[in-house]
Amino acid sequence: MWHTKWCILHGMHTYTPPTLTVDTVVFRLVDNQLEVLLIRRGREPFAGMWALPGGYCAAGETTEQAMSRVLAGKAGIITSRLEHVEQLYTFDTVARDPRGHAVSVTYMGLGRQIEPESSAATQEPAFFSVQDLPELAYDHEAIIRYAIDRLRSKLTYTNVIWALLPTMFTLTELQTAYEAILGRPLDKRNFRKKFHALDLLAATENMRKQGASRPARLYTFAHQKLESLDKSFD
Amino acid sequence: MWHTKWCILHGMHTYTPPTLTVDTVVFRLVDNQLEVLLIRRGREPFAGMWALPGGYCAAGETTEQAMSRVLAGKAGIITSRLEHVEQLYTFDTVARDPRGHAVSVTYMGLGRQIEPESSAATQEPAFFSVQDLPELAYDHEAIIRYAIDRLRSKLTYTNVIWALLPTMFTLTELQTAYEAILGRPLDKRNFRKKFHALDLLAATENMRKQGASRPARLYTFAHQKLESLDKSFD
DNA sequence: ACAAAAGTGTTAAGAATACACCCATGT
DNA sequence: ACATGGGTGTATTCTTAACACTTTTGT
Repeated sequence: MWHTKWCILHGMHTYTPPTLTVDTVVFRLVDNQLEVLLIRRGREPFAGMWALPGGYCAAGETTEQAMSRVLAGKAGIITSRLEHVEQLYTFDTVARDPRGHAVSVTYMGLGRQIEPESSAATQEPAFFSVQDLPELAYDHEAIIRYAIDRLRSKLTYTNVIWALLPTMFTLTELQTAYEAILGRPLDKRNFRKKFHALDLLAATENMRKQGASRPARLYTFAHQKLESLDKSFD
Repeated sequence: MWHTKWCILHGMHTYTPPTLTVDTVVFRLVDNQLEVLLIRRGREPFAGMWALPGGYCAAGETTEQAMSRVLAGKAGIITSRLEHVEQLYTFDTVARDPRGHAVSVTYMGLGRQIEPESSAATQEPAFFSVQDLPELAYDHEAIIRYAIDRLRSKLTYTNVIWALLPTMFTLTELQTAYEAILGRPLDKRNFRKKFHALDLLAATENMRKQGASRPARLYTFAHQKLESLDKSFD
């Protein structure tokens, strides 16, 4: 059944790999909304539609290098500004060019208050609330859903929220960030109790005043890095 | 910095993708040992060393198709005999040929009492206990460790053990399977209590007699498929 | 004084853990 | 009768979930 391909593969010089692409789901958190970075496609297929920033991975280039290059070139985002990047999944998908099949390695990137830097090369990069996505090219909506699932589950067993929040934040901001991503309300007292028990936060001397209400203490993460929690969160 | 590659990528006919390979970690459970399928490499690099069954993914072929083809051809394992297959991770790794870089999509396959069928094409496929692996080619030891981690965590929130056990088994066999994979002893009464509470098993009329001891009731999984548990197991 | 968000404890129910003896069978 | 593995229940601790009022500030 697969004999033909098998023979082809024995002659090394006749080996033709599939097209390999990299697509990246970059999230940020603005106004208690989880937002995803999209670009508008300039060419066929799906010309004019919104899509995840992605492109070809070339020989000699790791998929992470390709991701950085594409993100900078097409979307004006410097990878080193992202607090966290991880691989999601590898999809067998439709090719970027019309001839058939491609393999796409997908990544998720998380940043705080990142903004795309427009340049000649970028393709109208913009952030959209995940609640309100435009119609997307390829299978990119499925990839974004996959990324949201991954992010949600990571919230419960890591301090990954660290990558999305400013370095100082109030406990209410922390809670509303969780609520925005999980998509459900959390009990204020239980939330604070659990977070204090996890011993991840350090209180600062600073307070945030806003409007006519009691000032809120500002906190930071004690260890400015991603870590797994001993006990899962929610 | 990346300008050269960026330009190359704009001319479609000059695009050369990296080598794309697929490597598969096939597990079975024999004599309360988790075993992994390896083949002995016939050619350089790493000639003579043990390795995961893997090979090139060709244009027009999905990674799953490549996995099935390679598993059948090099290791004599028919993918449809595996109860469960899932993608693990995609590694940027050393190439199978000496020139540099390759991208390897890895899969995990689980089967019950599977045996490699040797043929002219197969490369000495054999199962090894994960406790006692030979020295392995490439980064394959790291891939196996990754697969074991994935399998361990899936034990706690799915009925994935179903894919490794015979269709009928005693509760003691079920428990020792968990213990073999998790690598630690479990309390017999608590184990049975939790498993009964999960409502996954159906008692059969059959009993297993062995030696001079009370016969044990045989159970099956009520739904012969992989499912996620409402409450995590351990 | 009031509006607005910050902050704080207790109780009840459920889940996880530790633990030891009797049962059915073959020899 | 004894050796072998099969099978069962309870008490304790810990975790989770539900729930409402006081405090601090600005206007």
